[in-house]
Amino acid sequence: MENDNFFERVYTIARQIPFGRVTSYGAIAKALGTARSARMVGWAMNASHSLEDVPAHRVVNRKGLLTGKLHFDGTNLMQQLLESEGVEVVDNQILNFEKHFWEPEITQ
DNA sequence: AAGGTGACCGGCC
DNA sequence: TGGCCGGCCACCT
Repeated sequence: MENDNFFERVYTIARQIPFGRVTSYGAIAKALGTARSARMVGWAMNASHSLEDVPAHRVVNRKGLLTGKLHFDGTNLMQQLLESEGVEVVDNQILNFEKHFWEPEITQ
């Protein structure tokens, strides 16, 4: 369960997400150079549970839906965090997703 | 070693 | 955006 390079890379991107911003798994995958494996990003986030520096609550799917909310705490914690950052969330969906969307930088 | 899984994405209706 | 299907890649048992 040590940090693998692949996971660490995803975490690095997630940590780069600014306050009050959100991004999608696909965007992170693309930043990693593997846009096709957006699933892997979600998998990496799953392992991020052990970490604290990974704001997984800022990572949502392409539709702006808090799909991972169920994985967070089993509650609306994810939504609470986003709203706390100024992101409007209703029914597990981010309002003005495009406005809050932030594209991760390419980390080679 | 092989199969199953998954917090997805894109295309189509 | 909504729902369904196929593809994709790494991790787990």
